[in-house]
Amino acid sequence: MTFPALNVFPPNALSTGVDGRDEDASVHDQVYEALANLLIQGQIPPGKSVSLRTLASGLGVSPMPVREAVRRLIAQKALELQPSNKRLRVPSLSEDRLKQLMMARQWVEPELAFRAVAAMTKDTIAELKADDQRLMAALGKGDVDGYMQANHAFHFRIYRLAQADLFLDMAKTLWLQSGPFMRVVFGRLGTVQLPQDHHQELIRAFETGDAAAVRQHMSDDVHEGMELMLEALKR
Amino acid sequence: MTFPALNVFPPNALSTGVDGRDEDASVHDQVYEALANLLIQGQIPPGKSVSLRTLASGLGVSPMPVREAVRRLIAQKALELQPSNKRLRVPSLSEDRLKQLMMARQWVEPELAFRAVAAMTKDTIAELKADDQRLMAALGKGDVDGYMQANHAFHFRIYRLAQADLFLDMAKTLWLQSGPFMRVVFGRLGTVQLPQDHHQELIRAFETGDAAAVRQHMSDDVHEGMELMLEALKR
DNA sequence: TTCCCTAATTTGTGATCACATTTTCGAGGC
DNA sequence: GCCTCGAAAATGTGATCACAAATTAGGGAA
Repeated sequence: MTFPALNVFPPNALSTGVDGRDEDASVHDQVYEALANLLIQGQIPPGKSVSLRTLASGLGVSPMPVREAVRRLIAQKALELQPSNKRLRVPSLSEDRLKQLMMARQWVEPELAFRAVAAMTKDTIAELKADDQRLMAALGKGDVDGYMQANHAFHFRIYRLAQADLFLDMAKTLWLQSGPFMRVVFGRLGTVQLPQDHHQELIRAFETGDAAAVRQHMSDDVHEGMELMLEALKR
Repeated sequence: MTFPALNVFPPNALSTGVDGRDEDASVHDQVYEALANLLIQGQIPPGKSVSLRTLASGLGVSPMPVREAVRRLIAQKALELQPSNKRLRVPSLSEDRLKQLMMARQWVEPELAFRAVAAMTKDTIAELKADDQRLMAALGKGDVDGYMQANHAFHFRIYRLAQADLFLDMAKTLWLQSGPFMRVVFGRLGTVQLPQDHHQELIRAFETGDAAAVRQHMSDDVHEGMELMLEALKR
């Protein structure tokens, strides 16, 4: 198994009080965030079956809040109930579905980037550069997980600026669905031939405030990444 | 209150066995369908607060399956938990959010219609004509609810044909979010000045297999309806 | 009548139990 | 060694209970 064991959650997968900043959030929200992070970064492979009680004991909570978090993830198609078993698993992607994912991402994410231009600040640009450096460093070390995480941080740091909640939610849902498969593909390709991302051009376009260029570069970035996945799926 | 009382569900809001065709579906799925229908047809006004136990007793089930159905609807932004109260209600739409809804619907629904062209049959066209006749009849009688229902049936009869699950889910989510507000606006306008829908042109384009025209007419139809809502919101 | 304070009710959340179905796994037979 | 069968374990679903927080209702004082 090329994936980290699922049953080992980080010691504080749920923020536990003082140090955690979400101590007032409900348990099922925290469980949701924990699971969503795992999925979006591809830490759970497609087809992998999970179970309420296993997750619950792994997180140190009762099955109840896990049920609610899982129900939410099912609604986002980030998890599915097998029709035969009614058992829980991470969905696999058909070529058809992947193409729809690609089209949707290529519609919503350039739009989000476009809207982020107006709200972009020097500080955020600095943070984006830091994200990109972490990304390059991960590439250098062959650290696929690090790449996934830095790439996610980079993109959503931009999207959050757009102040377009509906579009942001759509993007989250789409990433939740593509994360597991993306991780498999990128893990198989190795970090050497990972996408020539357009983050540099993107940052430059943000610096000059060229909204049209931002939109175009984001479109290219998404397109290139998804194209890799599509080729991998066909083979 | 211009809306039907929420607490009166139709005698068999949940299909109960022999006559119901979903007798094998889980209870929370049936509850979800019942609630989703109410919302998509605008039977629950924006801002209306609902409660798990009220819904549960109204449907004759325990609160448990209602919780799961509601959690799913919250994930789709068809319901929300007020941050202060943590109480459940139907969300209201800001102008900003409505614009995003409009953009998203105008992207996904023409695409769905476009894809439906290849799968369109004589039978389905006949059903579409029947839907449209029900719609016109409702308009004539001033029956806003009938209009909402026929319009929904017409559109999703098309979308289901597209065989694009992801896009179909996106459309459902968007309708769930716009339903309650749409009902308010159309109820206020009265059926006399309801949108000049483009259903006739749409049907004709389907009959001739003109996919480009289908896409255009669907775009116009969505645009016109949403434009009415936008104007109403600004006032 | 109007205002305010208290008690009763209602609410969402989490835990626990019960149950039918499915999967897992090991003993026994070939 | 390989297969088969049956008991044990695990799984999703639904119901019920407990609890803290919030809302509502009602009665008494001005």
